[in-house]
Amino acid sequence: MDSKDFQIIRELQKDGRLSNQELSERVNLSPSPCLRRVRNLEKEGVIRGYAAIVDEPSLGLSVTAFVRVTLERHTEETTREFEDSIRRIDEILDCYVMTGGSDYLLRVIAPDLQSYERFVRERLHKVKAIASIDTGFAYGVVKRSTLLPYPV
Amino acid sequence: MDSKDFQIIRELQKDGRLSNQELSERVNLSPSPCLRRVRNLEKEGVIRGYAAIVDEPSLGLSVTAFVRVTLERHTEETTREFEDSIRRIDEILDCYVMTGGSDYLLRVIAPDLQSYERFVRERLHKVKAIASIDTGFAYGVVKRSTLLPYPV
DNA sequence: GATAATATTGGCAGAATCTGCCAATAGGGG
DNA sequence: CCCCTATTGGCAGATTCTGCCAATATTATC
Repeated sequence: MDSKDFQIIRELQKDGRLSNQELSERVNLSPSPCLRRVRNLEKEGVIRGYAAIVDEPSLGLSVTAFVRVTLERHTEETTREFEDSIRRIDEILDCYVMTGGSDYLLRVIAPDLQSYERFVRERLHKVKAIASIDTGFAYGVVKRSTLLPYPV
Repeated sequence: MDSKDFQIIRELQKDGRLSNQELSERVNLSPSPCLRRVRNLEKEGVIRGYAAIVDEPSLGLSVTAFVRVTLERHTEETTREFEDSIRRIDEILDCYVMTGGSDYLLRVIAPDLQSYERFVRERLHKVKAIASIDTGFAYGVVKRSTLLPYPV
């Protein structure tokens, strides 16, 4: 992976629907090697996919919550079961394993506070082995970027 | 916005590079009305853009940190200044305003712990009006989804 | 329930883009 | 300096895009 690849990655992070033609001009290549590089980055898993970035409020999703979860036990099986459950719940968009007592941090999206309450009662509390949850709500977004730092 | 629009949004969240042809087949439309709907969703700001999803470790970015920030003062000017600074720092990918004492939650990406330390000392601590910061590291990813819930 | 007004659709065609192949070029090692 | 390998640019057939128009579906009004 050389600097051309980084440039390509950078441009596609900024606009994932760039035509190969336009992309090739921006990184100073002709279309065919450019396309070959893109395909390669996809094949190698450097580019994991492409997604439309959607405005949540426009879809009536105005609540973003961050939820800290701690587990009762940390056996391999409990953990696996917990993580499988998380992956199956659509309202949970992201889930990270955090340092400090094997917690998880979830990012959850819901239409409103009421729906979020229901999500916690009907979905999250049904997940086995959860010891405690602690919700914080986001009531504003300052920044959301898809452009990773450093490799210029 | 009707159910066809929701379907389109759904498909483009799953694959942002879908050709209009393929997309139109998936949502049972012919290409031209399909494209018109997509353009409209873009114009209305429902679709805010498209992005390549990149594997961070492949770019040598293996540290994800969540940082809680509290401000010393909460005047309009302090807040604005703080938020502007945040937006200018590349390592900070996301920044949410959180409930409970006007905190912020940042998601930060760095190559390693050392770089993260340097980021905190050289960048974050230079931002005015920060009273305290509290970092939690993600050492695993269970789930990351670009597909918003509900509107089936 | 019929009719008119409006919005949305499907098809078409010229323009643009994609994409696999091949010869030419650039870069590295002996 | 030459050879070997990797990468590039150009080409061409196939595909896709995209704006326009007539046809169809939807909605409002009476």
